[in-house]
Amino acid sequence: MTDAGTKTPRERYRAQVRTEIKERAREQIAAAGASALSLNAIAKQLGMSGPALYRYFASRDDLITELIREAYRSLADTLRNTADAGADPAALALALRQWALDDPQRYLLIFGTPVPGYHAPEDTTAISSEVMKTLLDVCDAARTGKRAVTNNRPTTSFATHLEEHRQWAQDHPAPPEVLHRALSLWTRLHGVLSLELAGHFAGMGFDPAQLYAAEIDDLVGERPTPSR
Amino acid sequence: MTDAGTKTPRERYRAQVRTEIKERAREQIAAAGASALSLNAIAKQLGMSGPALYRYFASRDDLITELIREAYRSLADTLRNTADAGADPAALALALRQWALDDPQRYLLIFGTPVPGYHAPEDTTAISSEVMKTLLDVCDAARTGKRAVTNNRPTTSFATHLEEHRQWAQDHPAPPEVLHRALSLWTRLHGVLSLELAGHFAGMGFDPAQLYAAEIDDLVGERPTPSR
DNA sequence: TGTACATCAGTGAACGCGCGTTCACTGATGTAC
DNA sequence: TGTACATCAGTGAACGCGCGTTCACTGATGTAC
Repeated sequence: MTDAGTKTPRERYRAQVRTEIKERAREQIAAAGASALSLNAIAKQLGMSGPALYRYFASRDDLITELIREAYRSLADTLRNTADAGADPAALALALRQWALDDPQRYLLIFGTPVPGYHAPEDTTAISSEVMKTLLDVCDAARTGKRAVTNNRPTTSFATHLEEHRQWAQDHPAPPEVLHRALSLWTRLHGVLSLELAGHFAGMGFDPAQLYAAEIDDLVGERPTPSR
Repeated sequence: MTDAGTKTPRERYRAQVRTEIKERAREQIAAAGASALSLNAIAKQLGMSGPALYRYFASRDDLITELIREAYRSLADTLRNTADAGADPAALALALRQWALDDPQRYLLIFGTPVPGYHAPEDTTAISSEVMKTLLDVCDAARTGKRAVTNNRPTTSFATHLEEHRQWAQDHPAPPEVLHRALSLWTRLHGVLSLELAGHFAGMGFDPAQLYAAEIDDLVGERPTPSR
């Protein structure tokens, strides 16, 4: 849409077929996981022969890489937009869960068991640090926005360790306690989410959403039942 | 060893070959993940032909199932033994991490992205609830062992939800707050561990062990620097 | 406006591979009398 | 102790499959003069 006017019909057709291929690929992954992705099967679904896909992607790995890149991109944008809308950590956490449940295999594509031998391209790590920056921003804002008493927890020994290894935070001005908070937010939410998506709560009876909510409450600082 | 005397030589030979097959299978999984497990490749490593394996396992799925079962068994026993030796939740958490790092793919075999279409046999869910029982025991003991003030946190709304859905806890006498604590212990440790094993901290520079330790400290109740 | 040429999407055949699994068979090991 | 039979580990050939990928080619679409 940005510069559709400047594209030739061929370019637009090409872009559309690429999109269709990726859609079918996503469907396959959603149905049977990334390892089940088959170029021939995609081609068959699109009504063309297998080798035709090589006009659009250099290899199967190239296609998977693109899907991973787009998944990361989608996650980073979703969180960024939520944060820019003024979300606190709790709201950000709920947005994360929503994004994950919208397409579990997309979440697992990024955070699931890595495909052995597959190496992520460099630009995904750049997007990954965008995500971290959003977490840091929101955690930092929550700290300065509230009464300092509640959120200024004592400096942990891990926080001092982080002070010396903060290159991943990309010059973020937040103090080390906030770095720790952001990391902890990430790992704790992922802990619940990944076990839920893998079905490990399936036979247990309770509602994973409530466990997730409880984790958020504990992270944000236990608040009493909503006023009223 | 239990009843080696009662076994015929043939039975012992058979058991040994089964063990060797599983060892090679574990090596393959450790090297390239569960999806890369190949019966033919195992047979080649053992110097026998592919079909010979069907004397020992009915199918590839059967072999994988057995490996999953044994991984669960190993985890349950490790945690049980640690707990029986008087471990508190912190020590149990460290034992879990050690077990995971000893063989990352074994951990991922249980807790990683599930193989689509694969359904775990019933007995693994039984072992899984053994693990939960150990967590509950240790969390319960930590509560009664310490000053009640520190550990008797206010009843969360999730704890009341758990009160109504506690069949997974198998009649464990612990109060709902402890159920919540045990679940949270599990999800939080898994959050750090799974991200570490998947390599998501790789480029970040800090030491995952310290993040893990920080999570433990926060879970157990922040304690001051060790006395002395 | 029409002709000559270049671009490029898509085809069909083929390659080489490894997979799980079956089947009929051989030959060694164990058992019964 | 020796002979007849049963058990069963392991083999080699074969089946059928789907995979990723290459290659030479066809035919439609776009471009230049």
